[in-house]
Amino acid sequence: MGREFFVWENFVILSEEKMAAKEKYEESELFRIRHSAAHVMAQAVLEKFPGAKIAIGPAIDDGFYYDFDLPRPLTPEDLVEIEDRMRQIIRGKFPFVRKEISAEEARKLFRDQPYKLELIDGLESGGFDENGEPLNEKPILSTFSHDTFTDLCRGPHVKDTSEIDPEAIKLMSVAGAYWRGDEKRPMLQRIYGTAWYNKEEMEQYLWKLEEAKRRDHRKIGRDLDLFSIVDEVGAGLILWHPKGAMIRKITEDFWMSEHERSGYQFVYTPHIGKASLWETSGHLNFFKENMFSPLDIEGQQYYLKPMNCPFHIHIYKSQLRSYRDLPLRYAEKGTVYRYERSGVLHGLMRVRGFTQDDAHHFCREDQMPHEIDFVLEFSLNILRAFGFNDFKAYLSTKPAKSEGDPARWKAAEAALEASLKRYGVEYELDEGGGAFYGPKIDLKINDAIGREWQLSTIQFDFNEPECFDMNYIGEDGLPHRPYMVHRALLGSMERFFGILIEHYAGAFPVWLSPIQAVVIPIADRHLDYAKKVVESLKSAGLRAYADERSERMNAKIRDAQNQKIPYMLVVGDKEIENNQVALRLRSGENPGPMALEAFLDKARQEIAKKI
RNA sequence: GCCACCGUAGCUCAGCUGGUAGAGCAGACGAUUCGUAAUCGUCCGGUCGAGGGUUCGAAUCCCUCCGGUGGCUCCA
Repeated sequence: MGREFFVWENFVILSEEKMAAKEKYEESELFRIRHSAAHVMAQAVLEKFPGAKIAIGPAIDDGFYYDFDLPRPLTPEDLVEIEDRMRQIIRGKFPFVRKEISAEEARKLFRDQPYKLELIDGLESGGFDENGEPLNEKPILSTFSHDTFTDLCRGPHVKDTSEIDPEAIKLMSVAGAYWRGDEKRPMLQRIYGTAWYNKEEMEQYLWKLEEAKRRDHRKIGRDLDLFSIVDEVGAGLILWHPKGAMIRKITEDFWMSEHERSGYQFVYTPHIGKASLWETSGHLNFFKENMFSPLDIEGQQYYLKPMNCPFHIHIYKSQLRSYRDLPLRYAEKGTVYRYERSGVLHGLMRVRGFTQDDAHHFCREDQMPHEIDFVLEFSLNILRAFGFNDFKAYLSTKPAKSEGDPARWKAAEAALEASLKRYGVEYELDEGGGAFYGPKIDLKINDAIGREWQLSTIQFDFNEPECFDMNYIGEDGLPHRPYMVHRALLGSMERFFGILIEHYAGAFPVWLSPIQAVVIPIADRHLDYAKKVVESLKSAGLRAYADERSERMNAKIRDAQNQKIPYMLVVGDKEIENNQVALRLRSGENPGPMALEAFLDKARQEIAKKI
């Protein structure tokens, strides 16, 4: 067994091979099976609701969905019924028949299907595909038919429904989805389903989903008493319990010492600032929807800070800066508040108040490439210390609408890309995906059920230095605009903690474990010795306690096990006699009796190695 | 914010079509002193998310709000 590290299957840097694999999925039989299952589902739904309007139904990772406009909300019973009917249809061995048609024919065929008509318009004008994405060339329209159902579709599909295993499909859930993802358009009902080559594969998938639930940070957070979110305090606001706070403290201590030794200077800034500050910074322009309403203080408006940068900029501006002063690196664990719409809140991952491990670099143009190298290497090292090696990197470049000198954009993008290459980080290019004020690198990882979360971000800002008219005096005696880089490595303490919990399923490495060792006396007469052992552990710097309850040893082990405490030290008559402890690990391994000193050596080593 | 579902003791959950609540775990107390994943017993614990309505009577039905879950949208 070993330790409970989780190996992420889809948790890799997107390399070219992976991209190729992704393209291959769309040509795979599994893709055709899923896409075809979506059609079969649409048929079953249309039979049940003859007036239903159908939208689109693609294959997706792990399954498929289809969007419908229905006369009433779907119930779980409906899903069972639809699923049963799907099996019947599949057993009918209906062939899928492709037919090319003209736009005119298509309009006639789908005259009662307004969503299809809209798609036809988009396709015909050569403008947009089914997702509303622009098309390069005018496509040939085609339909696919099986049994009684015909859909506007480019395919590909299975030859006939016998290629779908009726025992390897399952309807998973129904959810609302805006037509074309636009919240101004109608809300449709989306049915999600999953489909596999065979029953075994599907069951394996379902088992994985169950497993993912078991490592959900919200559940573990409660079970291990790490944090809570309570109604009366407010949605999206986190209470860190002592054990969670201990992990945070260890994380922050490590973070602080790494920053200190790498040339950062720490700053502290307030939680609120005057409206005029946020006007100057531009936040009231482009970030207002995410800011809490202002506080009125003696007739002046103050806002809770959604970001730390304006404060750091003011520290920069507190005196005249020389080119010799640069680079400056200001770091702060800055607590910010952002209004997030209620529907998007999610445990620790998406909250309304959080602490960013923020920093701002100010440098000269000639220092910029090195500064990026430095920050990228620094982030990778920090992330590795927490056991993260696999993530996706994204490089986002200049969008159509942007501010700042194009030459600066070019230089910054080049610096970012060069650093990624230098450090061997494979990345995906998100052309035009940068913010209006600068290009950036994002590092993202997946949570327990494959949702992607942003961790680190390194982004240039060409806007704020202008807004605040930042300067330094160059060798030429003239003022120059410094380059400014925002960066957060862990992202926010809250989200990072959530990701940590899921990554380790609560079995944190020893150096992070809030309780590292529990001493378990077998009977009450071993209590004194147990307490003595705890004292030794504590003076050696371990976080330890004795389980003094009048419970049986088995119960104490079980509880320690469930609390994922790394070391259990059982002490009974034999241990007392030999001045030993009997070590048991949460993995179930049982190294057995050893001298206390021997255990301390082992523990010290593992803590130093951060495993 | 939108769609759907959900909200009963600290936790997990039962309580059918309306007749004012129950289990296990946790907790307290007592007994037990035991060698690698749950010792036994007793007790405590809920104005059924909040407010309003229908009804002789609401945890059960209706409305509003709050919160959660899964999606959508958003994510500087």
